[in-house]
This record gives sequence, structure tokens and C-alpha cells, in this order.
Amino acid sequence: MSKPSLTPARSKRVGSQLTPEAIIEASLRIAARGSADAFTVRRLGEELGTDPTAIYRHFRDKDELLLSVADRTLGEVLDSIPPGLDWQDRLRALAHASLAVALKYPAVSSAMASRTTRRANEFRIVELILGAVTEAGLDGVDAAVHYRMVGDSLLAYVGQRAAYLLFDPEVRAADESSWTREYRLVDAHGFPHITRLGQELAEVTHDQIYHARVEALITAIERRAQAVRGA
Amino acid sequence: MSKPSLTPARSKRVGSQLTPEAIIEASLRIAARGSADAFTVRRLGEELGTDPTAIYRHFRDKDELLLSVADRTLGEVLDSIPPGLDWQDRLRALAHASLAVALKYPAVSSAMASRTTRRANEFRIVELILGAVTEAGLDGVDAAVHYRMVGDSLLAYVGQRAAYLLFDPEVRAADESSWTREYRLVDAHGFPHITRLGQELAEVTHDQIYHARVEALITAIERRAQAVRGA
DNA sequence: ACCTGAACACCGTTCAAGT
DNA sequence: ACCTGAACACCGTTCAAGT
Repeated sequence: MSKPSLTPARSKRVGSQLTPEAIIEASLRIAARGSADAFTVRRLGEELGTDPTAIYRHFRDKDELLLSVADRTLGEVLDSIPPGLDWQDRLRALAHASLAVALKYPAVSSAMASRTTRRANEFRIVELILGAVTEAGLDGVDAAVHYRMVGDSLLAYVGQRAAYLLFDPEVRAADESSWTREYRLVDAHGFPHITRLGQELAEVTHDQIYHARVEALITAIERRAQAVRGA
Repeated sequence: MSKPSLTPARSKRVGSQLTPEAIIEASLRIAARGSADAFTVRRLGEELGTDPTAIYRHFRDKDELLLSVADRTLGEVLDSIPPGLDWQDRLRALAHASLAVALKYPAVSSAMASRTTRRANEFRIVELILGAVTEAGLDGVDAAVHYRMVGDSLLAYVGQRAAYLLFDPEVRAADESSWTREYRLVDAHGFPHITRLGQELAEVTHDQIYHARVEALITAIERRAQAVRGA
């Protein structure tokens, strides 16, 4: 990672001021490098060609910057959801886009798994989910609770996947191989199910789990809507 | 946090050696203090009355210690699941116990949300979930995928709740109040659903969301079992 | 064989000093 | 008004030195 000889890092900073916009974009570039490049204040200074502490002139602290950066990634999620879908496919498209963006910017998504940006694009996603559960037939408390179920679950899922991407390669390798190593060595009498399903457990894919988790949310909404209609 | 005058911190370390056991127990005591006391190597040294680096004689690194500590907390989860429940109630009891233990040791649960301990108590929990989905009527790939759906979802959920507990009080306060502040100020024409459901969104409880998320998992298993029986 | 403690390579953030 | 850079209070981990 030694500097190339021409420009310091990116824009020359030709007398021009640093802007929140430029800081957010530099953050996205760093985050997009995944585990290869930690998203730190010092690294951000390098990327911007300024002193690391210069960002404190534009953001109160790193957390406030993170919220702004995260809301920008939510914009990317929204942009990739096509119009004209029914509520189920709208939620499927949201899940798909959320995962893609989370894997693109793992440091951001991982840090946001328990958080709220409280910014413009988050409002739009909330409105989108509320529209979906409303179209499904829910209202009032039911709509609010099922919105939170969907929103929190998606956030948790993509955050879980993103965090995994950020671990040391050797930690990840050890976790990944557990189904073909530690779990294959368990006592057959004490653990009959693990023994019987060893092969299948080792071969489960992220895609299968993703599908099961997303469809479980949709089914739950359909179920509740049916119960409400029946009453 | 100045030392009291009598004993250094806990056991006197009366010539006796440090043991993995003592290190794990000290870790659990620190983790149980929540955000009041960060789970760091230096803090662990204080708690044990030894030099912080002494633990490297017993664990390769902090991650390996974390896995051992986490597996101990899984033992607490297992101990609080009563016998004799049908598969649905067994999963409900597992979810309930997992959340309770995660909120008791937030630093551990938060760090484990994307991880595997690959140790004894984890094997027992996997066996428990596989037993439940088998009793529900699933087998082979279906059993494996639905086990992962349940296991990963519970881990993500309790990790999400635990991580939230560890944030600065002011960060948490800002996130919590968003439903009564930022979300109440959105434009009514651009965000009709948020506007209409503002009150309900602000009043949703953790309990309601937890219930919806856990029941969604159980329903998904029931659904798949019905589909398999029908074929 | 195990523990100590200095040291290293990192973090986020503050604040006086520069322009 | 904004950026710089030294400094502070932290991290996890290594390694030579002690016992």
C-alpha cells in the first residue's frame, strides 16, 4: 500500500476545502475495500490527503460520520429496487438489495446492525416496508410490529453476513470448516441428529439460509393478515 | 476504580497458578457488568490480580478465550431449558433462554453473533434444534437448512439486542427517541404510512418484536413440514 | 513452567498552534 | 474559519527478563 508517486491519494485538495460530501465518499471507498482496509480515522485522512483529525471539523465524531455514510448506502439499496412489484416481491427485492450493499460495504453494515440512521433514506425504506405490510392487509399495531420484525431481521441478517466478512481469514476458515471437522467428530450416541445429518449440514449454502429467512418473514405477514381478515 | 485495601481484586492468587477455568470465570464476571466494564485484556488482568499478559500462557489469543467463554454461556442457556416440552415450546424456551443469557453477558453475545464456538455446549444446542425440526417432520436438506435458519436467526437477534446494550448511553438515547422525534417530523405527503402509524411505531415493544420473530421461525418450520407431508 | 513488564503497532479524540 | 500535529487515553500482542 505504498503511495503512488503522482497524487497523494485522491483529489489534490487544491486549496479547496474539505466537505462532508468528500468525507462520505472517501469513507465509502475505504469501506468498499472490505477487510483489506480498515475503516479508521487515520486511514480516512490518508484517503483524503489531509490530517486525520480534519474530519472533526465536519462531523462531531466518527459515529455521526458513520450514520451519514450508512444512510448513503441505504440510498443505493433504494435505487436498485424496481417499481411495479407486489408487496412480496418488493420485500424480496429489498432483502436482495440490502444484502448486496451490505457485502459491498461490510464495515458500514456490520456497525449498523443494531442502529438507526434517523436520516432521509432510512425514512424511505421504513415507508417502503410499511407500504408492503399495509398492502398485505395489516394496520395499526400489527403493521408497526411486523414492520419492525422485517426491518430488524434484515438489518440483523445482513449485519451478520457483513461482520463475518471482516474477520481474519484464519478465523473465518476455522468457523467455515467446523461442519467438516469438529461436527464430524461428535459422539454418535450422544448426538444422533448431528451424526445423521452431517453431510447435509456441511453442504448448506448461504443462499438456502437466506431464502428460508426471507420467506419466513413474508409467510409471517401473510399469516397475520389472514388471521385479521378472519376475525 | 482504585483498588480496595484488602485483597487485590478477587482470589489472592496465593502462590497458586492461573488456570483456564479461573480466566473464564473472571471473563464472565466482567462481561456480566455490561457496558459499565469493557471486556479487555487489561481489565481481565486486574480482575485476576495478575499481569494482563498472563492469560497468553493459557489461551492463544483473546479470540480463543472468547470462544471458550461463549461456550460456557451456552451451558447456562441449556441448563434453563426444562425437559418434556414439544418441539415448538422447546424452541420457544431456547429463544427465551438465549435472550436472557445474551442480555446477562452482552459483550460475549455481541461478539459471537456471526461466530461458532465449535465446542461442547454448542454441539448440544445444535442437537436440540435438529431434534426439534426432526420432530416437526423435516429431514435431510430441509432439516439442515431450517436448523441454520433457526440457529443463525437466534444468534443474530440476541447479538443485535446485546450490541445495543453496549453503546454509549447517549447513542442509545438518540436511537431510542427517533420514533418520537425524527420520525414524527417527516413530511406527511411524502411519507403517509409513517405519518399514519407514528403513534404505533413509537409504542412497539421489544417483547412484541421478539414474539413476532420467534413465531415466524416456528411457522416457517410448520409450513415446510406440511408441504413435505403433502408431497 | 509460568508470570512480569516494557515495548510495539494500533485505535478515537482533544486542543493549542498555525494559516 | 479551517487544518495541523503533538498528545492523551486507550486497545491486543510480543518477547526478553525474571522466578
